[in-house]
Amino acid sequence: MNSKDSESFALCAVLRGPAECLSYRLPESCRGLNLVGRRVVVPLGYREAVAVVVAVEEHLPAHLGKEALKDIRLVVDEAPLLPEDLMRLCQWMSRYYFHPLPSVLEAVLPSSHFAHPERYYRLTQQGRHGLQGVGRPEGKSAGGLALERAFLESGELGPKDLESLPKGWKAHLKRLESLGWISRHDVWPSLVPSTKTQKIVVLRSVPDEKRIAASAHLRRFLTVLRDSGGTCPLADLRRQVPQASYWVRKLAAEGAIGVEERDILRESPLAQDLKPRALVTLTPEQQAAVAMMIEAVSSPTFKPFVLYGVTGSGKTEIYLRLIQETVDQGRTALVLVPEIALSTQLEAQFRARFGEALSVWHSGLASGVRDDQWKKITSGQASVVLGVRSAVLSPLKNVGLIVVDEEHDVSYKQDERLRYHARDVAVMRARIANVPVILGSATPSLQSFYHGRTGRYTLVTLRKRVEGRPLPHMHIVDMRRHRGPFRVLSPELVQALKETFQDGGQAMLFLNRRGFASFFLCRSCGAVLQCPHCAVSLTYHQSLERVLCHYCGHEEAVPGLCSACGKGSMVPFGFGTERVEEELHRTFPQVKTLRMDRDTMTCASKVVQTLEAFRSQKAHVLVGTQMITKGHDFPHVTLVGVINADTSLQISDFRSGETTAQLLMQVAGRAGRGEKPGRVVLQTYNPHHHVIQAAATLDYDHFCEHELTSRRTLQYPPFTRMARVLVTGPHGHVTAQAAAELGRMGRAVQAALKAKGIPLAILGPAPAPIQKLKRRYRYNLYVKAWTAEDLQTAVESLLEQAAQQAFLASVQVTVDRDPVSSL
DNA sequence: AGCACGCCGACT
DNA sequence: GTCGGCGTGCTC
Ligand SMILES: [Zn+2]
Ligand SMILES: [Zn+2]
Repeated sequence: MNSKDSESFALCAVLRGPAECLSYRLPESCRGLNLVGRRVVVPLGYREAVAVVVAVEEHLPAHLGKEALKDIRLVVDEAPLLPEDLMRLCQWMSRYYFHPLPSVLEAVLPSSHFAHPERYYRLTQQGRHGLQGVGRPEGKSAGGLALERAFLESGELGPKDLESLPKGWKAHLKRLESLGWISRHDVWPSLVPSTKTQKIVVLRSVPDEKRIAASAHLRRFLTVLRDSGGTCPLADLRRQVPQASYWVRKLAAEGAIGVEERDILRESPLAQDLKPRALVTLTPEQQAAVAMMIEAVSSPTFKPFVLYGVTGSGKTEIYLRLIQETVDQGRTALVLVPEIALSTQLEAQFRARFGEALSVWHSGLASGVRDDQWKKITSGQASVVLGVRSAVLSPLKNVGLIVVDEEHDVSYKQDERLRYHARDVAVMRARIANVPVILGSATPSLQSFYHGRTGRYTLVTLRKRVEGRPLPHMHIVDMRRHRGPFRVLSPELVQALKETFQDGGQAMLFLNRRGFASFFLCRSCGAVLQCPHCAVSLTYHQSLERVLCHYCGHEEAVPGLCSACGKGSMVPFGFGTERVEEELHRTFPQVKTLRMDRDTMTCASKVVQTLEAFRSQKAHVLVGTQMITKGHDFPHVTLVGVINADTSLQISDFRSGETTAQLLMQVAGRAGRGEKPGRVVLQTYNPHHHVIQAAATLDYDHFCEHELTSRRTLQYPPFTRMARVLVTGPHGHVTAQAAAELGRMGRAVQAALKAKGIPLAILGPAPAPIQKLKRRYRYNLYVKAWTAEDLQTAVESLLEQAAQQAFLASVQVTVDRDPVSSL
């Protein structure tokens, strides 16, 4: 074998590049290095790009000749940026969710790790002669002339210089480049995020007694320094000690203290100041639950648990014990929560338990904090990661346990780009790492409930509330009997509120619609005011005195006359949280209210503030959307009102029963204080609907059994596997035709698989429930199979055929596997 | 994704 | 003739 044969090639996922992985030659210097999981800079067409090495192979793919290969230009990382099991997870996601690997990696890496290069143009020798020689002012735009002048002046121009030129420079730049008068240079920004440093004062020796006695400031200086263990950030000293700068200079010169520059890791600011609850001893039931799971944690193997425990049954404490065991054994733990801003109590408990070893990860992190937390995780300084959906992709090494809290929560599903479900990805990550995974919920997803029942997952049940709190009383209010403002707050609910206030209790009112009125209707012709970009009605927001689209953000002035007929006046219909709050003020003028929805909660800290304010009884009522149903416990809430229990039931989706039941039971879990049972008032127009009835009995098991029976009859998940193929395009008829074509292909695939004995069902295509969104028309096609592998085969062959059909290039085809929403 | 190339209508 | 917008095809 000669030396040429021993060459090896790197298969690279090029970021901000094509969907397929490309092969590159390894430069001499990289022989023998394990490049997998590291970033490299590679040439790509006329430019350079950052790529992640996916594999190093001895043999080229058959379709490529050696001559076709280019060299890797630069190896960016000294060690793998992504641990091996995370690379495998990414590859699994790419295949499972039918999404290009480079794009999956873009979701994993903080964007600072694949920043855009800056493009500079330099005047060449030839160019200088050219520009000085011929002055042809005629036929050149202002931009072109300015460009030439700028080049003659400075010789090199960057993005900022170019942007400041008047219009017309772009085309001229191209021309100068093709003439060879200027040359292009791409400059990469630092692909390793910079660290923030802090000056730290370190106490080396104590100055003599006399001087200490002589200066109060020095005494204070030394006290503060000693209190913080002999090392203290300079900034803190400056804040706490007068004349600190003088004493730092003086003592440093004498060698009594040292001033050191240290790297600091910026942290999430949310729950830093919250007091955690005291440690509790486990109830016998909790102990039993820990006992069931501890073995899989101590000597890790892949084992999924469903921790099914009613609200207040103390799941958190169980997580903490098992995580502690994991950390004690030198492994790391990954904990997922639906929304970190709603989990500050949990965060405070974790912070108290794990201190510096905790890394908090959520979407609201500033980029600097995000980079630092990434570094904290990759460098092994974090042994516990607590975060939202995307934290399932955090680069933890040596994972020993994964916890998904409130696993039924739909916020684990990402409904754009890479459409993954963090719970399912967590289970796969656990499988790859061969460690246990705990799915915790008071209302497990039907899927997990089912797996728990069949034994595929181990079911661990907590039936008792820790403080022995009784279940709330449930009242169903038949709203069909009420009119006018009583359709917002029924007399029954008003009465319950009155009694609650008299008892000094607090109430929560839940309505999953924000704004004041849901839509505007023309009194004369019946037209509904719609968003110009989407097929949805515009919502009236009183505080803004505007109507807005909740899907694309479009807003406009409140309509006067109908634009359809030109004569009718537009009147508001339906109501949202804003109206509920107003009705509340009208009925109870003295009562203080807080409102929590996307309109009032503009940032994460507002959420934390509002929740704290309500917990400390600064208001009597909390009105809100989805947000108020999650996580929190409010010890003084004795009444929960569900303003419209039907809203999520109306969505025509096989999952609507499940999500409604979960929602109602989660809300119900908020009510109750001490031994006093809480009250829950469900306002509904379908008082006899089985989901409402099930919620009223608070028997989730029974609901699930019922629901599973009907899913089995209708052959819906978890008995089958589904993928939604979403076709979108800017033109209605083209999109419709493309969807129809895709439907025909789907049926061809169905026929082909049937011949192999593989059953498949194709449903649709049909216009999506929201037919137009952000100026794009939308159609759904559903592919149903009886096993995950059959679904894989079917969708793969469908996509393969679609890629060959040129006509389908004019639309966008995305696959949403295990869809949660049909919108 | 980002880039080049080619084609076309709008504008000096 | 010049400029920019858009559709098409390619990147190891
Ligand atoms: Zn009208
Ligand atoms: Zn819209």
